[in-house]
Amino acid sequence: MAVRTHQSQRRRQVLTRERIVETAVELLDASGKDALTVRALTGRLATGSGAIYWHIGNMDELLEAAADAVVATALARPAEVAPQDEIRAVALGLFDAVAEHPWLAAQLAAQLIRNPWGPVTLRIFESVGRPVSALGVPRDDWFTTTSTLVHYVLGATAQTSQRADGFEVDRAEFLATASRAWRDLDPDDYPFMRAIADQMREHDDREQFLTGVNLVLTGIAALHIKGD
Amino acid sequence: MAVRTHQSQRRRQVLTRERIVETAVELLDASGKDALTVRALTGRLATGSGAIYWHIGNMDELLEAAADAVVATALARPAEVAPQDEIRAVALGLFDAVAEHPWLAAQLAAQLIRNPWGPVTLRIFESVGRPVSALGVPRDDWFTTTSTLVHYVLGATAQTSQRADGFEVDRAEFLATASRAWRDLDPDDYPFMRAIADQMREHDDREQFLTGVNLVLTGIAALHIKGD
DNA sequence: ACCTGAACACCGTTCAAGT
DNA sequence: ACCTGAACACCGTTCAAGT
Repeated sequence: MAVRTHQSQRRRQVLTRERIVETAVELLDASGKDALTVRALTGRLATGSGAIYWHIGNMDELLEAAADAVVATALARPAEVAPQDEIRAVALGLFDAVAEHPWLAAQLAAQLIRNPWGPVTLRIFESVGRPVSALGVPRDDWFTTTSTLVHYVLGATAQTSQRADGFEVDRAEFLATASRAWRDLDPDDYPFMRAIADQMREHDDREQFLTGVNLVLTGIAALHIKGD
Repeated sequence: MAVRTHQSQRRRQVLTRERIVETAVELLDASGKDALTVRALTGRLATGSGAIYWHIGNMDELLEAAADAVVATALARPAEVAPQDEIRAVALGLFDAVAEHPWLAAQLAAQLIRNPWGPVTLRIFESVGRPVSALGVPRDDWFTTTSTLVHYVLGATAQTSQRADGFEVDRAEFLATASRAWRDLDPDDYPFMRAIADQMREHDDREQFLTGVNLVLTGIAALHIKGD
């Protein structure tokens, strides 16, 4: 024990891939994507740029690993009760993870686009697909049904990822400003946006997100679950 | 007339914001996002960097304008027949625009995240929301219903934006490879992905996209349209 | 008003050299 | 095997200077 402690004190901390990813997440959480630079990493880790590149291939790979680490944590949960509740829990898990890590939304989108079946996407599909298959949906519809749910969840989390961090006051102000802006749009070009300006002012992102999940679940039940 | 031609020949082409945006779209279409640099623009337009910055604020603004131009074209259509068909047409319009302009997916995502109610998002919401309101959905549900549709469409177009440009052969190969990879996943960690590996090999992106739109439309009908 | 283009302050990444 | 850190080849953006 004493020896172990002594050793780790002497060598301080070994530079590992994990420690780099961890530090990357810290930098991203603290100051956003632009703050994650190789130079910032070498500063925090008291090392040189070559050391970083010894452990990770490049910046994209590091961002991918950071996103995967956060998503894995967000989705690591015991199997839930009813499949529908499990789906809602997974969806909210992602929604809240993106709220806590604002950089995550852009990173999820980037990976979905660049590498549509990379580890992060796979993880999300698996987490949503498992309860979908327990829902009574015919096997042939598992892929399409799960895709629809996942795509909705990712689209929705993207748009609502920048909710005013912290103050509910800011949030209300933001909604009121947007609502007013929609009222002032050209009636010929934007009749619909003007019509929903009031709903914009009063809506709650998280609640609306769940309503959307339920809407998709209703569609799934109506289309695929017999005798419902 | 002759004078006009003469003038435009003499001054060649005036540098305008539109011409810069146009050239930006050309560069993006030809070689992707990394190819759009201020230096590439000055080369093509035979001008200096300061001239670019005289007309546009910065690179982000240029990307936003490029996306808006492409989306505006993709969504500019006469009012369609039945609302459901109109919704499908708008969705496919975006889907195909992203297929034609692969850089657009990432740009739409970036703007959705950075500026959730910017001009592009507004345009898309309006195009989807108008037929939604004609669908018989109660007014109070217009915002939520339209959001669900739009979020699904954006999530789905993002993941399927990188379909092998050109050759269907490549596409089949890509699907087969992914399908095989899923088969080889850890059975404990990824039972669902393994179960749908066959569906992956045989699915068609565009068809699956439309199936998803129909699923959401079914949910809307079941929840909000009385006597259906 | 509109444009030029050198200069500035950054990047990610590489690589000879060290241990 | 693992790390150092100077050097390279890029970026976006600014700004004094021109017309």
